[in-house]
Amino acid sequence: MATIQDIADLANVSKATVSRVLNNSSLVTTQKRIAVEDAMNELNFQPNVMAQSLAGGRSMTIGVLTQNFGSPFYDSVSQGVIDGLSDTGYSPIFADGQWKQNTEREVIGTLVGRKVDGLILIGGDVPVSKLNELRDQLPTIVVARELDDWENQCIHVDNVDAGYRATKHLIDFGHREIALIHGIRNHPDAVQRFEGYSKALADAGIELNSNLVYSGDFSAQSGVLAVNSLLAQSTHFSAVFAANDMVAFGARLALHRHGIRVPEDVSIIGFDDQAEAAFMTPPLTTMRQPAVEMGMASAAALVKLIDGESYELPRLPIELQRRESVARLR
Amino acid sequence: MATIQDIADLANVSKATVSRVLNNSSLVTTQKRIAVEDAMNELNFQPNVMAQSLAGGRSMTIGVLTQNFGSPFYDSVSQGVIDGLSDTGYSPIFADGQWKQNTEREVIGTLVGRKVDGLILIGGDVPVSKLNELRDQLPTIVVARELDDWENQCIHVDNVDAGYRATKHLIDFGHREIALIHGIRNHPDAVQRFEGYSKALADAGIELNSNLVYSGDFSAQSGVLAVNSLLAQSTHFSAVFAANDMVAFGARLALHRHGIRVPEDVSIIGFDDQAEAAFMTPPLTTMRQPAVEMGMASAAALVKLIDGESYELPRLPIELQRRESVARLR
DNA sequence: AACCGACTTGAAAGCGTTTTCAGTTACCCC
DNA sequence: GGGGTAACTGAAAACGCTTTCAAGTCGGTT
Repeated sequence: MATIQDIADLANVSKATVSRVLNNSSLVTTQKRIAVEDAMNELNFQPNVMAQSLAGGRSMTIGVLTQNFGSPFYDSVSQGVIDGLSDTGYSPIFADGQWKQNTEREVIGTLVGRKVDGLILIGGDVPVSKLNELRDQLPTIVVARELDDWENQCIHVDNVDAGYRATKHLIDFGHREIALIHGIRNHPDAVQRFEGYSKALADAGIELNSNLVYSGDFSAQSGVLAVNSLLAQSTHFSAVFAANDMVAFGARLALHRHGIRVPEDVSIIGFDDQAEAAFMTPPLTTMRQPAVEMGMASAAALVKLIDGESYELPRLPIELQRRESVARLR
Repeated sequence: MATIQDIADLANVSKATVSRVLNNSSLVTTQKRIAVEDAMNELNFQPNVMAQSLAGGRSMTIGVLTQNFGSPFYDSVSQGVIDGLSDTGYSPIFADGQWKQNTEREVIGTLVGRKVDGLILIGGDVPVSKLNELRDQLPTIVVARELDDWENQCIHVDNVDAGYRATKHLIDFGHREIALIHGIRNHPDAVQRFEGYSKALADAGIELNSNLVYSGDFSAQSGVLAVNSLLAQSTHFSAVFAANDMVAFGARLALHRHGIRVPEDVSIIGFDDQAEAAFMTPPLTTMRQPAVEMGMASAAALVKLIDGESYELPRLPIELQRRESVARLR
């Protein structure tokens, strides 16, 4: 592996000059610049990022903390981060916080130890106080989590409003007995969506029936369990608001097993709009989260933040994606 | 940020000793060891990985080349890699080759520049000659790609056999008019599955009808397009072998749109067994690829390879996952 | 002809670790 | 008590790069 010294020798200049053309940090005569570039090509030179980082302070890597690899929403955000970082010279390095404070604390530690130039935190439970410390130490952007006092380093989305609108959509279609399959108990997204649900019901003058709200964990399996329980007890319902699309898939299947038609007998609305949702039978009406866009936006913002440039965070809406799993109540 | 020197001062020892307890590379008296450990805790010491890498040669980082972030199979393999690497001290760093030779070449370059200790290559098109070079330079494991002469650094799966068995399953259930929705034209997995399909047909004495094979690109949309075309031309078919589960979802929806029942009228078999497959209506019969396991195995193997220990690569089978989308032809 | 400023350039000092090499110590044995 | 050995320890040299600082070059001025 060629080093800066090798190419300096070959080009008959000093290491310093090589470094200068590498970063074009200051003027170098065209003649030497070309000699250096030729030498680099000839030796197939790849700067050692570790050494650069040690000497210069920048590692050109971004630490990304995500939650539960394999869950569609967080994966999409991560994907957006990757996209957004390509062609910036920065590479992302991922760690999984698993929605556990301790794990998160730990992996953030290893990220910091790797001297990342910036941090993107997707979701998670890290207490705000720790976050505030972190932000003083390192450019940080938080995604998919609402934080007071972080206006400009926080990309999130209004889950209570979205929960409200999802429920409202059902109500507008004549439904009044709307089951809610809750996500993980204390998960902020889940509780906010539930809050929106409650509010929409209240605004429509419908009393919240606790027999219609089932707890789950964002998995498809929890969707089938919930529907089975709902059906076993005999509270009638004409619509289901699922915590996310996976839950909706499970619910839809359970309904199918009982010979209940969607949307003729029961309507379903999901949340996320993951790729498969459009191909459910029937295609799933769902609240589309701009996951990839959030990731891209956070990457773009972080790069600006690191470079000390100004930037503006986009306002990303959650949009109702109307498809065919919701029908007017007859 | 505390350095090794700070803690050396605090503990009244030399940097060398601190380094020794850090790596417990040689004996240190308990007394000093404790002093050092206390100092580390007190100053909340995090070794600078960059410096370690530069000095010691190991970066504790693994480069992972994947293809098209967002595609279920590759994502699952990646996830397996992450899982398999946790608790090993190594962190993965991802790059997307996008199934393009140039991109792959380029990103492998940046990975190497980051001084990764090893490489996991998932799929991809890099020519074998280049791969052979790479392997001399760096511990490398290739996943999901079949390579001669790489027996012990290559984890793959028998796609032609799986294609054969999928088709055979349909044939065993009485189907003889079996449509095949092909994956991306020259994608090795796709052509191998097609090869298995052809062979199964031949073995059963069924002539391959080219009107029944449709080209696609592994996307759900290509599944609906294929079914629509199939239906438009009037070649009859009683079963569909989809390039992967996404394609199967698309095909299933298209059939539904035409009022064709699955599996009563047409059977569908998919490939991958992604999470959503079990919740399709009806649940999708599919060839389960051990994607996560492949990722985990490759991570485990790579760590051994780096450490110069011996290891054995597991033989991972593709298994028929029988569910309800395939029925006996009546 | 001496001088000045604007450009270029190279030497050398780090950056935070690991690792080699040469001591020190302490201990055991004859 | 001297000598040999084993167990520890510290100084210093890398690792490959960036950056500061001083020096050199050149053309144009006065």
